[in-house]
Amino acid sequence: MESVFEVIAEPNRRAILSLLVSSERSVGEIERRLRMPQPAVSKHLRVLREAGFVESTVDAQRRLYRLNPEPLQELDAWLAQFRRFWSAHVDALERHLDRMDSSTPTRKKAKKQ
Amino acid sequence: MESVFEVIAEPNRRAILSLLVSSERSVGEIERRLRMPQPAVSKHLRVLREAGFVESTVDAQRRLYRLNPEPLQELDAWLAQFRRFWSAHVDALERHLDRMDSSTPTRKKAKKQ
DNA sequence: GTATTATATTCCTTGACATGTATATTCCTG
DNA sequence: CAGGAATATACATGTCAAGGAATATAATAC
Repeated sequence: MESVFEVIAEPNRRAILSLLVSSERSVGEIERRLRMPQPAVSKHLRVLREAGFVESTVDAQRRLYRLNPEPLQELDAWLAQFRRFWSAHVDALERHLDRMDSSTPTRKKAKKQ
Repeated sequence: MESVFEVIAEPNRRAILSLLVSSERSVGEIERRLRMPQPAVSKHLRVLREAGFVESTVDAQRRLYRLNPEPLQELDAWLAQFRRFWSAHVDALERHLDRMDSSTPTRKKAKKQ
């Protein structure tokens, strides 16, 4: 598994992460909410835990899992290199559309094509 | 392949994307810069193109590939749900560290190199 | 035309991983 | 203590994607 990117490539793991944004959950809760078999949940949680996406604490027979943000921040950092590019790109597109057609209400007025 | 997340799970593809941030490139340039075999480059470019990460134009026998930001913005949108969480988390951590030790150089001065 | 450069595609092999089923472990309750 | 709930692990299996090697396609140069 290894990389942050591979870990989040799996849709069920992304679903688990999204579920944990709101609050920590036990394995059983995840199982019921996401309607996936318990071994699948445990396996995905293992991957997430080993990659640092989640942490767990013991509560009797339960394990409560909660989000840990660091790997997600790492992902965010990788994305950062593209942000400059895409804002430039959006600007260029807007200018282009403004020139083609005046109906885009981005700022103030616009002219006829 | 299908999903944005699977596409960027592959390290060579991420390298290609990073390379294209600065400017568009031909297949041969990518091949040389990243030192990967030409068929590998072409295959990864195909995946990237079909997922909308890159576009190409023909220049004689060359194809020039350039970045297209939309899929990356999609990724950014997915990440957004976690930002609130992690800023809260960082704040809590900072408060905690502040209480333990005052040497965190977040703003102005710093002590120890 | 032929040769050459640039890129794409095909075929094959291999390895990784997701899933299901079954079972193990751990803790709690009576 | 036995029984059951909650979670983890083991094993077998199928799928799929990455990589290498060879070849095909396309444009150019001579």
